[in-house]
Amino acid sequence: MPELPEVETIARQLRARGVEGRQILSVRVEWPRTVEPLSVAVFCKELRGTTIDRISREGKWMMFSLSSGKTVMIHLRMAGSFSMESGPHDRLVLQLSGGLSLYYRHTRKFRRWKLVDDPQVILAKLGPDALTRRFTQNYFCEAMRERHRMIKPLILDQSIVAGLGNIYADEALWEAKIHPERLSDSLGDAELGNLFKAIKHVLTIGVRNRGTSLGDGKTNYRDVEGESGGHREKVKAYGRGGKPCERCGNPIKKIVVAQRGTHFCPSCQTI
DNA sequence: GAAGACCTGCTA
DNA sequence: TAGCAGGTCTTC
Repeated sequence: MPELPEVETIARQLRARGVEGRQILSVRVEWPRTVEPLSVAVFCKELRGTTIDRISREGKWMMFSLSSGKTVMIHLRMAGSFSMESGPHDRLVLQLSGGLSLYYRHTRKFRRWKLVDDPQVILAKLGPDALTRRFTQNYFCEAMRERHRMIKPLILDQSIVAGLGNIYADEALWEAKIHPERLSDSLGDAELGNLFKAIKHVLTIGVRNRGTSLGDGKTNYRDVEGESGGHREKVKAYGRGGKPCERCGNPIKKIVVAQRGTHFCPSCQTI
């Protein structure tokens, strides 16, 4: 679920709720495999008594910089979320100073809380974050041209550009009118330029709308305030199989590309 | 590349 | 009841 805009929304809300600057009084791990690579006991001991100095984000990773010098790296995977109130599927709870509790929630138990000395060990494997200045059009075009792969799996590859997931990849390709199975080195300058701009655009709009949530079931994305994100009505391709393309009226088609459900307009996005 | 693993819960 | 889900990882 959470891609760059959802993680950014959650990070901003945690800051707004005043999580930065608070001390961690206690840690409760409800699903032990949430934590790695340390044992739960060591993990809790390392966190207890430290202060969360800063909350930041890079790609889909969220980082809590601790006063101990270590960093908690959190990846929300498919269904992770945070809340200030307890609820079903809480996997890890931080009791913070000032009477605040922070609940990490994940229906599917896809774990990922890492305590590291240096976040670069993980971040160095990522390409530039899609919404930073380090992600430039030149870099993007070069990266696409020097490979010979289908464009969709390539823009989902976090080692090339960090932040896109399945929803925003489909949205960016729809916006740039590029078929998801086009080979990366077959794309011209204009097409790559359009795709670059579309990636920045769909993610920026996603952040502005505080993320995307599809449907309204309990497993969908929720931000820290329990809201489902305002981007749902803005989605043009993802999850719209069979529905008319907003640009040309022909039905959006759903196919599978590199094992991921993929939605596109066969008449706007030609091979 | 592709397929399986990690998991639960919703939908068809 | 089977299939599918916003994401990585590992192993062919």
